[in-house]
Amino acid sequence: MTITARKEREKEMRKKDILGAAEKLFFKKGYENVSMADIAKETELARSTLYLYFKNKEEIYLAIAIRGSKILQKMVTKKYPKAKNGLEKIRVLILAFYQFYKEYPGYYLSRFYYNIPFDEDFPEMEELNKIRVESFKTVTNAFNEGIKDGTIRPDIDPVKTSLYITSSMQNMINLTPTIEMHMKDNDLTHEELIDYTVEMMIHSIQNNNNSSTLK
Amino acid sequence: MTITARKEREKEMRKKDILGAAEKLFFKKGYENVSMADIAKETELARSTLYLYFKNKEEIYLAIAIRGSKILQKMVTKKYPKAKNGLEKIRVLILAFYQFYKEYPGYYLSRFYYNIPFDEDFPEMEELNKIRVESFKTVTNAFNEGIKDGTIRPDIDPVKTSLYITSSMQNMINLTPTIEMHMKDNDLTHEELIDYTVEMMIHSIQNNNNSSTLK
Amino acid sequence: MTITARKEREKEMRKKDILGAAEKLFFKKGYENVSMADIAKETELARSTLYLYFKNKEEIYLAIAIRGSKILQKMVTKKYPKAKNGLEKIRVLILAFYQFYKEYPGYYLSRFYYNIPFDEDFPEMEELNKIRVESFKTVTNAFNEGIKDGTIRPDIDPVKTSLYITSSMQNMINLTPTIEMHMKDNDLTHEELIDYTVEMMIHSIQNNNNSSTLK
Amino acid sequence: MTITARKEREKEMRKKDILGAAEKLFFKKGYENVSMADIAKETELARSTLYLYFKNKEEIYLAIAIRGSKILQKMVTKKYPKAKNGLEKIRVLILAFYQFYKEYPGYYLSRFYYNIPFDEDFPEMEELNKIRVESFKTVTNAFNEGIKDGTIRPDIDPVKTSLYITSSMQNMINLTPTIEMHMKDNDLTHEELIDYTVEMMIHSIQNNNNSSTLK
DNA sequence: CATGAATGAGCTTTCATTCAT
DNA sequence: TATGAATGAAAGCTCATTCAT
Repeated sequence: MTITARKEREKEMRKKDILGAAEKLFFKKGYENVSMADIAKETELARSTLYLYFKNKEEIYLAIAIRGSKILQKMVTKKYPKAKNGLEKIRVLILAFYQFYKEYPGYYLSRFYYNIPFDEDFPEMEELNKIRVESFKTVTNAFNEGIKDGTIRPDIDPVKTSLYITSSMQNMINLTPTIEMHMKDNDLTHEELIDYTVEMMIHSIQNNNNSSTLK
Repeated sequence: MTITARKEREKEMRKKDILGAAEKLFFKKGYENVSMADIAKETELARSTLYLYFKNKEEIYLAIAIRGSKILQKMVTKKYPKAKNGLEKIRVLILAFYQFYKEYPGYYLSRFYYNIPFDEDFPEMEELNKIRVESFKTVTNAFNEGIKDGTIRPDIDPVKTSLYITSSMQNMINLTPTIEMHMKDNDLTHEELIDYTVEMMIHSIQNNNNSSTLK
Repeated sequence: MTITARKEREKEMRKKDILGAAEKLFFKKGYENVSMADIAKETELARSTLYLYFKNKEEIYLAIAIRGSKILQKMVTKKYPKAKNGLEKIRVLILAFYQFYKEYPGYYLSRFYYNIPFDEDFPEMEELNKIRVESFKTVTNAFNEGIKDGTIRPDIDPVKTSLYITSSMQNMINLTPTIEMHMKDNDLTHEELIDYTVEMMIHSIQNNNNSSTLK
Repeated sequence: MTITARKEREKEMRKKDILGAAEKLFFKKGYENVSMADIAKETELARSTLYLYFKNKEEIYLAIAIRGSKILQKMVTKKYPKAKNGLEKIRVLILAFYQFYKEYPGYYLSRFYYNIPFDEDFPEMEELNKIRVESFKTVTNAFNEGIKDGTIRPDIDPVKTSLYITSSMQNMINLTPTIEMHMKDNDLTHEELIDYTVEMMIHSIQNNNNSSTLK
């Protein structure tokens, strides 16, 4: 029984190793530019061994995507209860995003979330989408709450703003080469830029005519 | 001399044809999922003929990127003179971006600007970068002007905000699949979302305590 | 000693299980389209366990071939004593073939006897051949007997006819796709066809001028 | 125009070369035991070059099967007119088969016609089947004619006998390893065996009570 | 100028077999 | 005895690129 458990754990470890290696490579070079051979070399396994743990390349990709989504979700739900009002919640959400990026930079330092053309619909795809939909609802709910409690500008559209915030965060983290170039040209660190973006975003949504704030 | 000139022009035409075809395909399917055979079929040329006009696939990619940057630059400089103050200029810039996207959607509706793993440093790369640097300076200058003339919040950082605005626009246009999914789930069109983003961005930079505006 | 014996028996049982599973699969899909993994799954053993009982895939194949030959041989020798003359014996042989096919259809409904590219000469191959040579002698002997006792046409060549009969039976049972197609096109069952073939074969060898028959 | 024609011919030649090589290998080792690399080596072309001439391995297989069927058909129709009655026609058909085997032994010296598991239905498959159906009709027609003109036993079934004859011929030519072994053990050549089979087959179908024959 | 033909390097995936436990 | 883990070799196929004509 214990032996089985240990083996199970070891197997899970190997899976994680492979995902870690694949992640690193996908993030650096993009899905189609990473071969199974590359992943094998990175993990110091044989090409064929990878197939003991994952059915194929797509499954590896999806496992990574799911892993990322789950980690992010966990980070959010952990900090969330401490937020007392809508704006606070949004701030927590943004910071969770930010923290996620800092602890698992790969998920955002790549164009990982882009367009992988999958022929078949994988069952994993559904799971992934469920997680994402749920995460998104959390954001919209926070906006609605903020409007009600007066901490967020009442003239914003919760859904659109959620999209705007989410997209901006994702992309402020996941820079295009062009933006990266400008950043370097102007001696800015990525962190400075992100901090600034968070400020700008908060500024654009908070309610300045809020009587409770003024008082 | 005239003959040479004509030939030159014809050659230039062919190059444009090829770039047009490649552009269309790259935008639709992504760089690595487009083969030279695909481009050849689209142009109705032989695969090998493409190599008379471009050294290799990467060169085609770079030519397209340069072309896009030039078009965008032209659009900006055309509308720019009409803007009377800093904020106006920023608005013009944002709208130029937007118009560019609408007229040449491919440049943004694809992961075009991302992650092409080029081994060697291409000479074209430099040209491309020059154009981009110049474009970026235009934006920062507009911010500086806006701060001086009081149309833009004085507490913003021109460089950082330029990056924020540029990046946000780029990415609001070039959505990740996740964002796209949420958009569909909430019955929003891409255009609605972009319009909203533009509004939000303007709102976050304009100077509300501006006496000239108040009058 | 008893323990060893039991173990031996158990080992023999396992071998049979494996052969049974392999047989079923080989017959259904053909030797090269069956993987060791398939056999393992069918037997509910681990892939590697198969190698405890058989040196490799080829050995499994040969064991099955030998088993089949032995079964056929047993069937023949069982019915054989009842036949009173040469023609009767041939009829018994043909029917034994037929019965074998019906009870162990796989041995013939597959391309089992064909084209396995074995590099090395296996010791099992010899055993297999011995059995087959012996079986064949039985057939030739029956023909010789039939010629002597006047039940079979005296102008036939016993060896050649043995080959003709054996080959025809084998192949009438193991149809080519083409023949199968024609069969379906003409609404014939496989059984009807075999019955007819048996008749035709008997007709082509029996002695019609046989005085003993006439009387 | 002439140049195009020559190129066309050369291309056709190459195709034939490839088919020839593939044929030889398929016949010797069986479809699944021949790799594209094998064919490439045989033709002294690069592996990838094969794909310029055939879409994939299956297409090569089908091309060979069609080629064989067409050659056989041509052989039959060439000799056919000379046959004056039904039995003669059958004899011509059998001999055409025989000649085909001698001139293009590969088509029969292998289990070429057996079970290749194709996933998709190839358009070529239809063509192949049409040819085969037509060929088969020729045989049945000859039997019907023979029954009418009294040269063939009236108590035979034309369709079943056609199948019996066709199958026997195919298989007498395309021996199983077992039969081949017996042949060698008894110092018989393949040709002797075939000759004998033809005789036996003719004997089993001809009408011995035929008055026209008796006269 | 244009092209058809050819190719080498690379891809994902399968599978018989070995080995430490 | 039994097995899970691992792997090397090979398979079918794609594709950017070169070259003779």
